[in-house]
Amino acid sequence: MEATTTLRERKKEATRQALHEATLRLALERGLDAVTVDAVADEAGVSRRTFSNYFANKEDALLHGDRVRVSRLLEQVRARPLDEPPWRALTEATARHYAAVGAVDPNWLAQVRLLRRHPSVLAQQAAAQTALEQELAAEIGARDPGHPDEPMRSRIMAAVFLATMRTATGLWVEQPRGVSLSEAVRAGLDRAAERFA
Amino acid sequence: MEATTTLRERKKEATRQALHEATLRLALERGLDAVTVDAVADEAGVSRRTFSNYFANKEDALLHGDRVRVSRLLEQVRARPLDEPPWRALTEATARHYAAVGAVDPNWLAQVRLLRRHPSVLAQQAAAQTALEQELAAEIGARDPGHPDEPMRSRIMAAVFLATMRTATGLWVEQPRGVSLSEAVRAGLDRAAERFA
DNA sequence: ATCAAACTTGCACAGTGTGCAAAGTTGCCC
DNA sequence: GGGCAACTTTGCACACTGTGCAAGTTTGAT
Repeated sequence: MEATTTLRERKKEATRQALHEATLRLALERGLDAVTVDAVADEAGVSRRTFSNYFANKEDALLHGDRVRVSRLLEQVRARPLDEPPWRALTEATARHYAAVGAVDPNWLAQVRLLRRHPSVLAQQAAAQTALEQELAAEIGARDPGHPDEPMRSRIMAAVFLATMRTATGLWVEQPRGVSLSEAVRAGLDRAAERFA
Repeated sequence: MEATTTLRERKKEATRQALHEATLRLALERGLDAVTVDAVADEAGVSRRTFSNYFANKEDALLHGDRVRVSRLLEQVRARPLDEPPWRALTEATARHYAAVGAVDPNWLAQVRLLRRHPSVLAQQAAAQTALEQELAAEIGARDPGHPDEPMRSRIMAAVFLATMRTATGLWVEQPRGVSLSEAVRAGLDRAAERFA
């Protein structure tokens, strides 16, 4: 668990995190539209130019946390055995992911609620998902060797999986009923696996 | 079919269309990044300020055609009887939509190919889909009255439908095999309706 | 013909993203 | 340690963007 990180790398990560948090803090405080890149850079103690060295724009900085979480989930999927059927690999990886993450971080909840209102963030988030979709499809395809209609099946399965995660999470965030997020997502995935026709 | 359109409305539509086409033309010719809003406005014979009266940005202008098509598809869905099971309503509406549209417009094909490369367009497109998802979910819910776990089911079905449309269209655009687009989409939808687990 | 409503335009202005070069840090080998 | 290459931060300049505002033009209705 203790990778050899040089001082340089640690500093970079700290700056990236500081910028991310500064963006989130200011956005929650005054609304994303009223936040300038200048203000974020100030808050994080770096120059505007440095902000641009780390993130393409405010939305990108805001979604940094999301990206980290998503890459963890993807690792969980990659860790599943290659002979496991793909849908099972996805649901198992998801369960393990939530188990590893533990309770919901209130910062994250605030972030997601903010997101759902804001078209520009939503757009960026959706674009990120499309990229992820490619990688997931590759993992699925690897667990479905010689299936008659690849790559259609794996691409659709990846899309369905992500759409369901997004939907179930979204509903839970709006209305967290008795169940935990993890259970809500699991229920959504089971729903999605059923036959529609 | 002959709505009373005033001169004003017709002129506005013409301007909007001209801006859309100018954007597409220039983007194909020199790449979207190298296209400025100024250039588009010039090409369409209006001022930069007027461009902004119609579209929020280049991507928005580029996707105008998409929006029109999507709203037609949505109309087809709305036209399906309320007692039809939701998934069937979606697939039927899709079939009718493609029948009504007819052969694939080469302009559109060029546009889609351009899109798939470009993150910023992709982002905008994905955001538009999210909005559409809400409306589709409403139509689905209306055809599923009193289902035990609404709104989860309708939201997921809408998401799955859209994800499948996007995936199937994407694959077909990259590699149009013997089949027509309409058939490719139909095949994708059938795939998505199956049980994964 | 008249006039209000709707549309277009130019201008000003704050904000953004990026190339470039100078200044500052860090890692590493002797 | 000293020295040097690799990397990072910063400031500056610059083209581009999106929007409020007010003045000008066109359209629709009477």
